Amino acid sequence: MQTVSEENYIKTIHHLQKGEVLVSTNEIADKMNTKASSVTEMLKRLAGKNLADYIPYKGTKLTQTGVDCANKIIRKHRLWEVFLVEKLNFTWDEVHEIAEQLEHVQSTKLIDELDKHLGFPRIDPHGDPIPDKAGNYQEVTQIQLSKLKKGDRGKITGVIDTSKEFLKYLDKHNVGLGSAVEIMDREEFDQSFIIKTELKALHISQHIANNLYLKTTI
Amino acid sequence: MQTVSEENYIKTIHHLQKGEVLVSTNEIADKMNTKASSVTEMLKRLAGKNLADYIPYKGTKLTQTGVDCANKIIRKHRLWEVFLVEKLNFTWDEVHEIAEQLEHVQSTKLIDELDKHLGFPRIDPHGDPIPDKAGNYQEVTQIQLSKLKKGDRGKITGVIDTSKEFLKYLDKHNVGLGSAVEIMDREEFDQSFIIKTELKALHISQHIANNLYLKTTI
DNA sequence: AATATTTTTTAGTCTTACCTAATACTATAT
DNA sequence: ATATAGTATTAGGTAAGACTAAAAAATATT
Ligand SMILES: [Mn+2]
Ligand SMILES: [Mn+2]
Ligand SMILES: [Mn+2]
Ligand SMILES: [Mn+2]
Repeated sequence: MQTVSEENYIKTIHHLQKGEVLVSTNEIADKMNTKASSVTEMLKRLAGKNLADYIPYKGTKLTQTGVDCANKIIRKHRLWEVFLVEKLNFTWDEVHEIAEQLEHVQSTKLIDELDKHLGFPRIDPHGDPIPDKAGNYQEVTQIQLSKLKKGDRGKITGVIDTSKEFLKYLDKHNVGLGSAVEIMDREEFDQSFIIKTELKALHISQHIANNLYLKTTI
Repeated sequence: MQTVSEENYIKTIHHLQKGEVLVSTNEIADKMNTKASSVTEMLKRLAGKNLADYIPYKGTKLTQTGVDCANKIIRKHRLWEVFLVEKLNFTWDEVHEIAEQLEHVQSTKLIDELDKHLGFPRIDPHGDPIPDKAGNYQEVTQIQLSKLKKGDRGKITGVIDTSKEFLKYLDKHNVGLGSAVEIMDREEFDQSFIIKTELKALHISQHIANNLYLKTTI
């Protein structure tokens, strides 16, 4: 059994892990708004519990047990987010903080019954896939808006940044999951885009383009 | 804002408080399966935060702020219990432990929306009243079965002990909230009772009679 | 009133999880 | 090859929340 703090570290390491490259101490510290020395300590603890492999001065990587644990937490987090939006009238920008707390509640039956109650959803309110009971999920084939060229079209399938500010910005411009968009122009000098949404043309910065996932349509 | 541990102490003190009498350190320690020395320390902390009045060697009592806090936690605990039974197919003996965790999730909107989602229930699966948004609730006029005399009748409205073991015992004999019972006989030498339930006659110990609440019918 | 028992507090440790400051290691640039 | 910058670890603290053992206060008993 892991503490809440251990679970939060595991989740962060999992999110930072790309392929086989080790995750660095500073990356974790930055993401968690904590200090590198605190991270070092926790990495030793996680390694001691066989949840992570930790090579001093090199970095860390979750073990299989660690990955399984991360998937369980992510499953809980995302199912609770669906619950909040579908059953309790929350908007997609309000659910993250509460799910951060609910994801640590321990009960397998609770989460499996919740899954059933929600009709076994496969994506959360931000377009992220929900692992099933066994920890499996299909990676959605989506692409960052910033990778597209003039004339490309698609539907928004997810967001990377799930902060209140970003989601409220999207709401303000009537852009959300499922919105159809077309790349009208791309400013090379600042990597910004002009996109056509259902209602209007919208000028979006590189930062925003990086945080939107689309599935392209031909 | 209180820590989870502080909240658990507040809830315990509230449950032990009868009238104006101070709650003793040992009572709290017993109820929480902790040591008296740990309780003393926490009482100082709670007093420092103005959640309890603490008189060394005499005992403690929640302040009004403490009582309000207790009612909020109890409201959350009981609403989650209703949710688990009504929406997620849990039985009344399974919900307590999970509600012990869920009661600490912080979000006023969450709990008010949950209340609405459940149709503003006034009692939880064990017959205990649920405080409303303002912290008010009607005390149910109920009496312990052990206080009744031969010939009295009533309906079960609540249980005091909410342990798995006790609730499963009741289930086994088809006794639950709303069950009609009649006192057939009372053994003075061991304070046990023979009661008539919907299905059969049942011999119950003093301990069980103490843990059942009834509303009598004429 | 004096003694014994029970209750409660204090003193001293431990673990988790954080911090700052100092040190050590790695990578880069001269 | 050495100095330097950047990254990571160690050393030493703090606070919450638990514990055991010892001391003190409140009750109960003779
Ligand atoms: Mn979290
Ligand atoms: Mn999400
Ligand atoms: Mn609790
Ligand atoms: Mn209950």
